[in-house]
Amino acid sequence: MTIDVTGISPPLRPAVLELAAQMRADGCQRSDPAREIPALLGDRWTSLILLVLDMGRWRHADLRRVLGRLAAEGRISQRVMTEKLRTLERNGFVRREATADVPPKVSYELTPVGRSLAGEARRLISWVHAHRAEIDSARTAFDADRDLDPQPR
Amino acid sequence: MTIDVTGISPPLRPAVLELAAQMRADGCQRSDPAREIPALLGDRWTSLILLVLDMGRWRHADLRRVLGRLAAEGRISQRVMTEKLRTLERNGFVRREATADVPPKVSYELTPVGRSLAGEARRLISWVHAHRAEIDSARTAFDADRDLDPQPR
DNA sequence: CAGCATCCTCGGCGATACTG
DNA sequence: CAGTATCGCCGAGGATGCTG
Repeated sequence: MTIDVTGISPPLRPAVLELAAQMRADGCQRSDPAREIPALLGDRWTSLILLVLDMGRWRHADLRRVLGRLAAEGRISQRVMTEKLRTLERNGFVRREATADVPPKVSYELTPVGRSLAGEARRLISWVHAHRAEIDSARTAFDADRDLDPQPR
Repeated sequence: MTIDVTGISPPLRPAVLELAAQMRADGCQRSDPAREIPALLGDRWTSLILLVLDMGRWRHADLRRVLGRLAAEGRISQRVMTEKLRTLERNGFVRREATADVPPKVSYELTPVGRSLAGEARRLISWVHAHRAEIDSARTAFDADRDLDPQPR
């Protein structure tokens, strides 16, 4: 990841290079960090799935029901449920067990890495919790300003 | 957030209630955790913007150029750049400064909360780095299995 | 019961052009 | 230089129906 600094004002170039070095140290050779987070936890259901599975082993149908109950709105569709769990399994975060008979019995549980990722998700959620009041007041202040203050930006 | 446990197998009900209590303790009264992460860091550019702004104050045009250089592919469109920064500003993560003249000079820097969130983003990226090898080998193992093993799931 | 194929909707994002 | 409006694309995800 060698960064092209042409077109960037010379005083900023060291900062850019340092940033690139830092990102490289963080393991971003192959894709930018902007993609890491969305790719793992950035979708609608994955973080909630991790939190639920962190409680133990779940049967498919029960998991689906619980996700629907815990979500603020909406249920997870059957198609997406399978898709998300398949991705988690492929990444090594979830272990899937199934019987070959009809009807099949499918259950899921986290692997150690999966539990570790669930911890990260929980940490991020706690961060939001810890800063919720601050964020909310920033929002209302911002919106109030925009209302009384119709100057161009 | 009182959870409806009807339809959930009785042995699992305590787990569901505990989970709900835990989520409540994490501050999820109003929206499910599945939304917190996507809402803040789940999009294509926000985490990268935070990382870059964490290096100091940036002029709009420079920031845009740097984002384009650091991203694995593609540049951020002018429209989205303004939109993302506006959201960050509204949440209280970014302070924007602008002159009223033409052409305007606009610059951005993180607030203390913003720096804190940038730290969280960096932490998550490091997590991915630390587990990259493990994740990669899980993926190749999974894909290999699927190829040789065309049984129904 | 769970996987899969199909169809559809909606939102995120890029591109472009115009304005102050 | 930066903001905004408009347009169009594409992918995430919901709904439905069939199958083992």
